[in-house]
Amino acid sequence: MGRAPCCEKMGLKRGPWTPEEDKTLVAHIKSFGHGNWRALPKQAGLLRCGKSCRLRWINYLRPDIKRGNFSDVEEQTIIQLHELLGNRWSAIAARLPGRTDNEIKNVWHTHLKKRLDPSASARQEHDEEEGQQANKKRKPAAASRKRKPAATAPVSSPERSVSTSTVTESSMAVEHGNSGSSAVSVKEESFTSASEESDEFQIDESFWSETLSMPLLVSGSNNDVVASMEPHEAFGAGSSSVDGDMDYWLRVFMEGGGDDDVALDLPQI
DNA sequence: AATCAAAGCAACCGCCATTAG
DNA sequence: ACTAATGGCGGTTGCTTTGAT
Repeated sequence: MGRAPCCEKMGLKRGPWTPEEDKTLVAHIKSFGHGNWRALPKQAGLLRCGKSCRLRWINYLRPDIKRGNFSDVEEQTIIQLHELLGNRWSAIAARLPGRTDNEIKNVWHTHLKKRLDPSASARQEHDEEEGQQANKKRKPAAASRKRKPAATAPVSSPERSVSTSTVTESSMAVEHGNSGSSAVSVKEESFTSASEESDEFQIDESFWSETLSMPLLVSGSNNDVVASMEPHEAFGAGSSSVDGDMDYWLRVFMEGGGDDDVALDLPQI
């Protein structure tokens, strides 16, 4: 019987979002939340499918998104988490406040993968060249061309009042929580992170340094220990489920730091 | 100044898991 | 218990920007 398509393609707009669309979406979610993505575009008067709206919100319009270049510490975090979790970008993103799975995925594929294993990426490119000659994109392994950061905002970039790396625990919990389906909570909390609340969670270099150092202190060694562990090695033999493994590592993160404040401020999963 | 290849990133696609009826 | 609807995720595509020539 096959499931219905995500949205009827007829008449629905695709491609880059315009500032007007962004404004409409933000205003609608601000007022009504996003309890039902499928119904949202119709209610908001957007000619988009719900999936597109959701993606735009999650990856770009959410007020707690942290934009701009990834710091070295963040990149190291991604590398280590990737060692542990593999391509589970959403799980990795859950541990990087303000970063989206899409963004992390992009960073991984454009920077980190090559950096970690240039020879492998070169091999892959070779394979790809043989496999799909039509592909127009070629990337020399040694290439290290850096694009100018974020000054080049996309056409559809909204004006972002929240460019700081501040985020509230509550909003992060909502956005990354597994239980989902809390439109009301989202409605109430999503936009508070941008406001001037006193208990905002300030993320800076020291936070990342402390966070990263936590499991390493526990393991009694340096970053390489964790980073070099195979997932099956890192995960305890007793824990069979992936979630249990993730919980384990989160616990290590939490317990590893002597600073309670930092531990408490870690994003909820 | 013009052209072209590569990098970067937003957005789409298709599948799977979960939930509601 | 079954089916359809919905949400969410990872993989991939393709457009825009950038830097080299």
